[in-house]
Amino acid sequence: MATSQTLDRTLTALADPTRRAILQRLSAGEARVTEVARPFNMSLNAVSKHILVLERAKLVKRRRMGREHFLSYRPEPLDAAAKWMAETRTFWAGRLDALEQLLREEDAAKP
Amino acid sequence: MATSQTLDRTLTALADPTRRAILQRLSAGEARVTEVARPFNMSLNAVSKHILVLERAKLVKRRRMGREHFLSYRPEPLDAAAKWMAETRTFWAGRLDALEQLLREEDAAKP
DNA sequence: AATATATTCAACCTTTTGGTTGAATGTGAA
DNA sequence: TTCACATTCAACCAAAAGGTTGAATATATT
Repeated sequence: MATSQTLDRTLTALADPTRRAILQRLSAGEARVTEVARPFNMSLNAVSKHILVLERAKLVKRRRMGREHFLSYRPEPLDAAAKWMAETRTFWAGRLDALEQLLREEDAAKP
Repeated sequence: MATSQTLDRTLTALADPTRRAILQRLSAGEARVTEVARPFNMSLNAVSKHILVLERAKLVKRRRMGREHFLSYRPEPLDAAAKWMAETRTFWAGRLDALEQLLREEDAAKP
């Protein structure tokens, strides 16, 4: 039903630069908590909390293997965001074209 | 250049349900501050603050006409969001199809 | 000029957020 | 068993967010 709360969680999770960086890291493939945390200039605990926020938003899934937790990226929650944008037609109008073009340009850049 | 800060402002603005509702209202056309505020169960001042956040994110533009301020919706900041999503390819992959389909369904529903 | 309307500014309060450090838990390695 | 490692839990803190009320400002209306 795309509760407003779901959308809130998704957008709130996305609104933080650290969390966006984490997602970008994970979009390149699974990684453990420590690995994800390494590049950041903050405590492991802080990163762990950010991961929890992403997990609550279902943008990240955790797979426990012994003492290691493997994190992976989950795109599903973006459906709600896309839906909201579609509902706010004028809002979104034209953006889709821009996005399509961006993606096409990216494809064109790679052989 | 799509500063991380720009993206932050956009997504932070979008992360609040009141502000999303305001944008939806404005996507239906210009309105004054008081008009925008009316449906909400909070003080005019609170709504005024939300509008300032949307303005700072450039999602809303203000046109002063005497004592009345007319607000209108501005979609441009979403470019940065779209760009970020395009950059996080795996992240976004598949979502575009879903969005396209949603929009096509909407179009089909209207003669 | 006096009053009403549209809006923001300022001060304040409470809750949430993003970070810290230190201890606890669970698992693997010596 | 003992020690190291991976991760979270708990308590704490400062700053930001979201709301309130009351006063200020600017513009209309009478």
